[in-house]
Amino acid sequence: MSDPKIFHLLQRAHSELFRASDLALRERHGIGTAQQAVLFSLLKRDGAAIGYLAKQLHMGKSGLTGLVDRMETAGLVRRETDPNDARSCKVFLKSKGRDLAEATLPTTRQVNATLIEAFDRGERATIERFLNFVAESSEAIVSTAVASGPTTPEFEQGSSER
Amino acid sequence: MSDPKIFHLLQRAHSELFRASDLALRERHGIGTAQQAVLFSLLKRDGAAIGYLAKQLHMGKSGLTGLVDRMETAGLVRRETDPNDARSCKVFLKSKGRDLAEATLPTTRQVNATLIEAFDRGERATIERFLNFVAESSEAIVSTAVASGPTTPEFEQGSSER
DNA sequence: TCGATTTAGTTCGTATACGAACTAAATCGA
DNA sequence: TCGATTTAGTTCGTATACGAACTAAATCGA
Repeated sequence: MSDPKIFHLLQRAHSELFRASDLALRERHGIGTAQQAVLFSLLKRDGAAIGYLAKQLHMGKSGLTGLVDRMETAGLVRRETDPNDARSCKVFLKSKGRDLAEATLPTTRQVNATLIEAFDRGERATIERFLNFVAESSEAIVSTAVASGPTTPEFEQGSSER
Repeated sequence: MSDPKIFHLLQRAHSELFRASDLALRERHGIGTAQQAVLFSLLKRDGAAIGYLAKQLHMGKSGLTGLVDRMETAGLVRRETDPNDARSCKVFLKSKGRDLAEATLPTTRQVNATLIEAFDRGERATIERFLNFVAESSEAIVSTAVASGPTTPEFEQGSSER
């Protein structure tokens, strides 16, 4: 408790918000925030390729595969091979998926709005700047910290047992 | 991009930071941030019960079961039935786990420090206040938003197919 | 033109985390 | 005291997400 531990605060804020959102979404609509995020991406660009979605959502393509699989099974989207490039497959909203995206959008917007309404313009700017900074700098910061690490760069296994 | 979407910013900041940390930790020490968090908790209170750890880490007990299973297999900790209550089991650090916790602590501290060093005292206070607010209010905010939701409280399934 | 390289997605194995249902032990109460 | 209730963890099924390895298609280049 002595030091603030941004790491832990961020983890906690994220997990509480996503737990609550996932729970509410799943209960009402049978999807989680991950699938909702895919739907929102498709609302902006229907027929986006897996790779494009992966970039938009900042996750690996292999994660998208399973996500889209489940969404296809649930009848929310369909895959279609790109006629110009048979390696690529595009993902299209089915009407059920579009309805779900549009139906959940207002609630998500309201949650977003409520989360920051207690903070004034300047505070919001700070918060956004911080979150963007973390997103963009984490990799470099972790690498640097590890490199300049505990002065003993190579201890693979610890000591004995028990 | 028109609205800031705190939800998305938070998701992104969290996932980038945890991806980087997990990767670095796993590569060097074979554990992820989740197991590291358990080790840190045990450093403060060795022999903590599963339920206590779950509370500290803000997660369900069922999540802890698997986490501790893997850590036990890896030789980091051991379970011991509470002699005063046979339902409860306490988790103790083994020396390998303690070494790992102590070895990774400085790097984690440095990452934490670097993440906020570009922000002044007032900004840090704002950021911390925001993250704590999200952690504590998410459940209520999501519930309220869902309740006052899209004026159509009951549409379980969307419309047709394709 | 045709083999080498690059690119798009998928498969596989693993870790994480949830809630519901369950087991076993402790405690409560008439 | 002994059945009902509560509590601590585990099991189970599911969703999410990663990276490495892989497949198949497109493109590059001598």
